[in-house]
Amino acid sequence: MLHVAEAARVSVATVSALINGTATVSPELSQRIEQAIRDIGYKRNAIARSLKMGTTRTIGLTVPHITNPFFTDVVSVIQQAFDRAGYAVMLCCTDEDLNTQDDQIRLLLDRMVDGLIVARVGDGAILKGIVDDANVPVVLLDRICEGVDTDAVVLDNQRAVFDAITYLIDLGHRRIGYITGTSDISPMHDRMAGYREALHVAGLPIAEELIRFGNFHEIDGYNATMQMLSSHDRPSAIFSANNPMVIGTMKAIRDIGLSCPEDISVACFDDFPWSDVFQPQLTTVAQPVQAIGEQAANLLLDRLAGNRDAPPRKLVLKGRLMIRNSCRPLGAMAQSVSA
Amino acid sequence: MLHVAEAARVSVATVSALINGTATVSPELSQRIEQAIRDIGYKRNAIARSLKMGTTRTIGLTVPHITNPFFTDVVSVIQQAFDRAGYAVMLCCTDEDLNTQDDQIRLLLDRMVDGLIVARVGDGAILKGIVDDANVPVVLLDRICEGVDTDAVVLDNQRAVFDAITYLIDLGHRRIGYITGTSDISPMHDRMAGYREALHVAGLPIAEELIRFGNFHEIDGYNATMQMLSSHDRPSAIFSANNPMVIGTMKAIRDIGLSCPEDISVACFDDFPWSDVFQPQLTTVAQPVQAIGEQAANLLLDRLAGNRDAPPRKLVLKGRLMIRNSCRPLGAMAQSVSA
DNA sequence: TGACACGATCGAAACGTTTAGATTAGCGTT
DNA sequence: AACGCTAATCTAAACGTTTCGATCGTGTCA
Repeated sequence: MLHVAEAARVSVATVSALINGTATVSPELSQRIEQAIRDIGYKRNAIARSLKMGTTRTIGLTVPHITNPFFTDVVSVIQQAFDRAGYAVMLCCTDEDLNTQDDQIRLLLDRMVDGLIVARVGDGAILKGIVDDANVPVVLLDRICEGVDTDAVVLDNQRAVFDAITYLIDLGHRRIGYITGTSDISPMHDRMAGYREALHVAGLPIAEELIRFGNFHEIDGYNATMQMLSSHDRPSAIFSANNPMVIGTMKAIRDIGLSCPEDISVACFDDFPWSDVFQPQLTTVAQPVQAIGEQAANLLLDRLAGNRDAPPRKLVLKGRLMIRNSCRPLGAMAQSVSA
Repeated sequence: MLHVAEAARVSVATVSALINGTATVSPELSQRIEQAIRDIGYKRNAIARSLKMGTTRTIGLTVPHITNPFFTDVVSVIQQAFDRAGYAVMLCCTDEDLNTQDDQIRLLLDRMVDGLIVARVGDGAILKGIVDDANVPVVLLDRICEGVDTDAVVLDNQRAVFDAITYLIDLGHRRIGYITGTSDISPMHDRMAGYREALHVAGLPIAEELIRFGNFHEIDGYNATMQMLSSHDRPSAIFSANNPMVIGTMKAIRDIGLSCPEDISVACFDDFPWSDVFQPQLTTVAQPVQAIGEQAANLLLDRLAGNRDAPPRKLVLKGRLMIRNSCRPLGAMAQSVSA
């Protein structure tokens, strides 16, 4: 900018005024300045600007896995929203690891992001500390956090799983396996509650050996399914509370020589873009990814626009059961259907 | 830092020296300073640091679509690599749009990223201009760019498609539909060349009506497939040169009442994590996503480490044909197989 | 004609670091 | 005792912006 000012024979203040439109500058000088900018190929240094202005027009976004289609979609929507608003997005994948998450959030805060969208991992205590310290607005995504009073957008997980399990029960299933991630994060906790509630409402016992915990990865779903299917009294249906894990479930079913839905019914959380093209077409709980991403972005953009003091807002969206052909009717139901 | 210096009754220079270890500071002062840092909860301002140092320890990464599993995987690998190296990653999705891409690259350069990894879109001319202007190292990913002399990591696309088409020909297919993205980017161009070469080597004619262009999206694959299958002389196999478009192909096959592989064989570029679980199990050309991501990251990290003047390096990796059950033998082949 | 307001422009401080070079203190040598 | 050397510390400039308040013409009005 100094060079531009010199070339145009004006002060840097005038150049700044013209660029930002913060003061009127005469047509004559305007032209000289614009010419100089073109000649020199001047680009405003956003770092210096950030330092002075105290704002970077950059937000941080952390998700556990970017390869999980649910997060992929949400990230994509969020990215578009901030792009439109002239913000850059720094993306971090925490890989479901608490320490990684802490490091990355600190990294983001060091870089003075103006705001944060966090699909958190593990225990919320450290996150709470970080959030309290940093005085940037934070929006929790997908996973809320006890004791952290901030904006959030989540799904009604309990209801969604309740509906799915009830659907399986209505089909005649009595022994329904349930594969979940570690329950220290809210969605896993709530989904489990939905499972238990559905069985309870239907008057069915809860068999603890049918509930398996994994760490969100395909291999975890594989192992859990293997264990369940190897037992003498195997379930007739399996619900996987997480998207990558259901791939593991399907592989285990294949490897053990069974098939879906003939031998075992499968349903899972999170929809796939290709669910209705390949066989079996998985019955899933679809999350409104577009809405989730947009709402999260809007909540944060609203704070960034200056609305700092409004009380925390928590948006709860509804999932939708996408019934396809991966679950078959059993017993009486099966007869009435085939009759 | 000023506050810390005051609280510890030292100068800011000493605080800086201690934090960065750039000079020895006595145990006594060290302790006072560390205490003050803790008391005040001081965090170094990375923006001010960047301004002074001329480096942000942040890189920019642009991809056409983050929802395409190929890019998802590569992004994930790259992110991990830079995370380990202490860099942040700014991710942008250009949505296959040239203007968006230009805007985003400019946005990244404005923010003084230290380097850039670009899976480019459209014509390379503007990109070339931008890259020449900005004096940051650039690594091209997946798509090279005529006239832009910079590091790159790409697949041997021609060979990969040649192998896939030759496989179809060996199965007895003679009319093989080919669905591709716009051929102004190198992979699409090279893949097309592989298609033509395979037909040529086999002595088969090239039927231009069997070659369809789309814009990389599912809907484009759908439309292209619909057109091909509605013709009186439809192909017996279809190869889709892009991952999302093959979903459209499968949907079209379903909607038109045909099935794969019985009525029509399908193969495509890019592997899916779930390809061998659902039916039909797609035969695909798998890219070594891990290697691609790592190599791209390494090339850039090497430049960032100071190796600026080395000549541009271009890495060409090999694809791998993953043969599954979505393509069936035809004619004589089919008889010999069933015999 | 003098006072005044107003619009255009500029000078300089500030944002929070890093760092070159100056200063100081302590210590061994001659 | 004077000197030089080293280690520890400090002062102040610099990075490239924004912005407050000052300055300077110029035209308007009493």
